[in-house]
Amino acid sequence: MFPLLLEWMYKMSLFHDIKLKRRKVDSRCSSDGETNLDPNNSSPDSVTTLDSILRKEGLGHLASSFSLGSNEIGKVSPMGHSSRSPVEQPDTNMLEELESVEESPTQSSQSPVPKMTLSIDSQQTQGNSVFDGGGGRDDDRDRIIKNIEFRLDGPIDSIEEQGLDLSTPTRLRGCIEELPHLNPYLWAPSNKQSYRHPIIAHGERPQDEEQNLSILRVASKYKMPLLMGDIPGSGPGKTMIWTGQSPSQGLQVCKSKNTNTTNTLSTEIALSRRHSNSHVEKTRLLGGPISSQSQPSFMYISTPATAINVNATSAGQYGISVVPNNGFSVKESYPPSNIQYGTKSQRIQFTETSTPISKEDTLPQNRSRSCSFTQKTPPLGPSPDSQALNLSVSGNERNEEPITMAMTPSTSRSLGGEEEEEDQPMVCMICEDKATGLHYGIITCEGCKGFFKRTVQNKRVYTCVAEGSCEITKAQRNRCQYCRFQKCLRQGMVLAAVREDRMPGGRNSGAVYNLYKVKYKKHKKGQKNGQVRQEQQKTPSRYPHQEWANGRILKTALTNPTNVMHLRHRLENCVTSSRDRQMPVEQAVSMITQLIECDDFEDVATLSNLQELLSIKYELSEKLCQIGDNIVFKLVQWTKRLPFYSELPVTLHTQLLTHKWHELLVLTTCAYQAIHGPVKYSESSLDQEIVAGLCRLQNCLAAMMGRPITLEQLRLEAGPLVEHLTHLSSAFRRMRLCIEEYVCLKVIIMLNQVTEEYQGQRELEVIQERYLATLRVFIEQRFHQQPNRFNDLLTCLPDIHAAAGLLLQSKMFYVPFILNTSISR
DNA sequence: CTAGCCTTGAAC
DNA sequence: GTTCAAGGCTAG
Repeated sequence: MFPLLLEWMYKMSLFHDIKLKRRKVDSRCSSDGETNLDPNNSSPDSVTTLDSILRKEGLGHLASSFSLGSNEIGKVSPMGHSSRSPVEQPDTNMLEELESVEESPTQSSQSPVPKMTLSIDSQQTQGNSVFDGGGGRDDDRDRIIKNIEFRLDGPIDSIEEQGLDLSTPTRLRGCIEELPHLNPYLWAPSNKQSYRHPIIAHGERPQDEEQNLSILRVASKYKMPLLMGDIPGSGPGKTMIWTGQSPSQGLQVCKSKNTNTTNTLSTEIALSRRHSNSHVEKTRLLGGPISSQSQPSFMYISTPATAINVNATSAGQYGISVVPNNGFSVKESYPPSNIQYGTKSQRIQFTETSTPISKEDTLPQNRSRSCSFTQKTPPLGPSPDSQALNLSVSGNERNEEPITMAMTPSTSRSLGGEEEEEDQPMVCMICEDKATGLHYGIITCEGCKGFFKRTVQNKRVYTCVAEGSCEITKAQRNRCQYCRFQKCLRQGMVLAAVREDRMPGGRNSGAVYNLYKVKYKKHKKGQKNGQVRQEQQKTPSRYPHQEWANGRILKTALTNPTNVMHLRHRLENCVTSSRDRQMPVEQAVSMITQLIECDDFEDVATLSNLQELLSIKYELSEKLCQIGDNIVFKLVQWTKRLPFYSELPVTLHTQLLTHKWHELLVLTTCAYQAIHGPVKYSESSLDQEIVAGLCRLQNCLAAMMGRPITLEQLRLEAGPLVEHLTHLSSAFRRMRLCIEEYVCLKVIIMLNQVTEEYQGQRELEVIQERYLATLRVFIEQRFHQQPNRFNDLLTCLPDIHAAAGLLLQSKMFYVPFILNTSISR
């Protein structure tokens, strides 16, 4: 029906696929230049390597970066970097490494690290092949491993999971959550570097007696304070593993199957897994010695012989892929479906589609393996962008209650700071007992304070005998340590506030809690320091409309444009009502200056290599890939330069970009068109401008595709998109949008909440509110003669949303750039 | 193991 | 010097 559009849509879909693959490849290669599995055991006939996929997709140049080779666990350094120990390069910024490798993908191929083949589609599985785990025993048929779940709280770079069950892994159901998620409540936000380290994971082949194991390796340049999740045999969601480092003991891994048992071993411990047939399976947890703070801590967790690859890119994006073992098959093609970009919570599920495996029961020839990826919680609703990107996004799986919900009325009252309320006793946020002050970041009683301290200091591991949702009250708080500690974490107690050196006295540096530095400044008078974080949590009770309204209103404005007038009114009231937090003009200007400095306006809004792209010397798919790379790369770079980058977990940044990239693109390109566009447009009508845009698009497309396109054809397929974009540019031009307003709008759009449930929602809204106030103060100062300008600007948000939706729908992401080409300087 | 009380010491 | 949030001690 629309052949041109269809062709482009196909290409753009392909572009996505390719792009995701490339991201994965880049991140993998950047980690250590190696992939997984042993080529000695992988026959080219039986596997499809990523190389071949890339070559098939016309990305042969990337294939070279995906080298083949072998790796053996015995030769791997603790970090899993045989060739590049973080100890040798303690200051290496892995993020930047990633980026540099992204720019020159072949770099990693020079690594001396033994390389391996990533095998995706196994057409044939023979016994003892690289995938089959070495065959199995009949009596092991029921040894099904389920729910291997890891929730990683902390600056995790990668995970290593080592298969132990060599014989009959018939099913593996794995869940890796929040891999790059650095929960600021759990990890000192002062450690900014920890936010900036990607996950690096790779499957490897063990050797000798572990010949049939495969490994998912997770290593962290920083210690991993806590792994929380399921250990095979321990039941779902009730087990935590502490990892830590101690100069004398090296890596500690503690695990208990119940509250009465705690094993603390250095370097290696054995876990037991009891199966239905009473067979106890030993699972080893291994950890290498750790001698300095900068060294990575890591652990190996044994699972069946299936490698799970976790990769991350610079902005915390990460992908998960599976190297199928016997019994698994890849139902969906290798990327995009097995790459899921950073979301709050992700689940990867490997579903067996063939019959259970035994030694005699190998997969039939040419049978494709299946690997399906599901989410524990579905997305909140249809998300066009996620669909277009083949992204899977889910809400907060564990769905912790917002901190505010835990605030009892009495707590709020007692912390109000008003004199008449000072006599009110403070209430523990964990058990509602009488609180004695701020402990590890929140108001707690002595009991919960001590409990949290003991748990962290002694790395105690608890298991809930119930469902993991026990009520914690003063009377019942000692009934379930697991749930009590969970609540401590949920409510925001900071692990990092428990001192490793156990030094008494003094106060922790503000850095431990510096996520809340804004509040420290805001409540300098009449507030005790100890009430700082409480104040933040109390705010919704005190200024409920202010705290939540901006985000809510914006979200609604973005998603329900018909209600804008009403929302504008509410937003105005809301902002006006917060005059007690009026921002000085100097501060607003300073914040805007920061934003302008981190916004390479022209670079983001235009394609510097457009002429090159217009030439026909490259494949169309390559061009599209370049455009896509360009968009993502620049937005990621922009995100990382943002002043508040370190205030939010990488996962959230990723999530925001995932949902907002197209709106950011539309805003940027249209604002650029309005600010730097030809003056002649000011005099021409909107229709003339649209026609001019279509003509430009026509010429560019003809050049890119190497054949002519009629204007009518183009109007049919791209007309509405061009109209929307032109309309937006025109509106910006008419109101003489300035760059200061543009940079504010950009962060305001980006910071609009993605999901209702996200745990860091408040942080998001606090920052968003900051920039709303910045924009408002700036406009009041610069455009004081235009009292409606602030609202008028916000009115543009639904238009941006709509245009971005069209852009996504059309998948013609190059259009806004082409419309800007005439003004590229 | 818990939790109330005590000591300590950095931040203010 | 005061505050207050750390860790320590210890009866229960």
